[in-house]
Amino acid sequence: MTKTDSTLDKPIYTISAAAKLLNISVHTLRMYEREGLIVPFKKESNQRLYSQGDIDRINCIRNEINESKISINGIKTIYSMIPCWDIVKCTKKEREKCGFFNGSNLPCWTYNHNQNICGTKTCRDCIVYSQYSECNNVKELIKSIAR
Amino acid sequence: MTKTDSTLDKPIYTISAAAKLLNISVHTLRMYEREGLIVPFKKESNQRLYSQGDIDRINCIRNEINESKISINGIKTIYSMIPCWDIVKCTKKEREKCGFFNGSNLPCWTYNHNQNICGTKTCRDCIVYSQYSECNNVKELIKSIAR
DNA sequence: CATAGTTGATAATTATAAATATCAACTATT
DNA sequence: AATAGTTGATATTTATAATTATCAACTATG
Repeated sequence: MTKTDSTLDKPIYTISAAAKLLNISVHTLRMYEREGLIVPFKKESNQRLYSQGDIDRINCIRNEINESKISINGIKTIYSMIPCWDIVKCTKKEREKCGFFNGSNLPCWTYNHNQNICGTKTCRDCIVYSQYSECNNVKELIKSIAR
Repeated sequence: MTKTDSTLDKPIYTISAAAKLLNISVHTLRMYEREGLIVPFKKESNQRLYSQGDIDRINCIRNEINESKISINGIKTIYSMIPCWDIVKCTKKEREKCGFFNGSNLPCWTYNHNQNICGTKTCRDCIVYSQYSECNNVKELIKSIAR
């Protein structure tokens, strides 16, 4: 892992610091989380912390909402099209029993999947969430899986 | 072609008849068209005509807007993820010079593509538009192209 | 232990997307 | 030729998504 990557991933901003950076309210940040757009780091005390990667991600989401005029439910649906099953290399059998694969229109990281290959892994640490979910780049992901 | 198919495709409803069937105004229908969600049949006089398939399609779109709370721009972006290049079997070379393939976030049928494989074909008659663009089923299309 | 910041939940507000209305000019059909 | 319906364009209205405010209880940190 490069220095840059670990810098991007380190949860350092409190919710109020993140809100200030993003020029939005803390309530909006919690709303995005409730909607499943973001998965902030949580301390044992349940306090949220955001990394620079989180800030970048949220800026991207806000651009989709404010400039591209895509509603939050639209973004969720777009996220649901990320081919995580190809990224993490699910087997045919694993796909068959995965509720997300079989019809969810929510992001995979909002889907309870401790029955499948993801097990108890924290979605925040999964490459699907951390590296393959730029909200404005899902089409490229789709192209990359084509036979 | 089966009898059912040709029945579905036949442009028989005027815009006012279609609006009545769908319980919306004619203005809304023209708006959907301007936004690129639908491509109604046009007579030589420029008058629009809608088939039963069009009605079904619009009902599906309205369900996404009103029930799933996906904005029109969201639906456009979702449509842009339909892998038309796989459906119509574009070659690698054709994909390289296709502006839609290379980055458009609008439906392929709103993209001027008389430079590529589609040529001067009417999008309304293309299977991508007529058979592979159920707005609530794009995820299944994506799954079907995976290697 | 005191201050500043956090938590979740509910309510209120604001911004704007979606839908409709209006208009004059044009077209279809009887 | 007359009526009903169409066209596109602009303006207005309505519905509601997105955001913010408020609250009391709880937590972090100097």
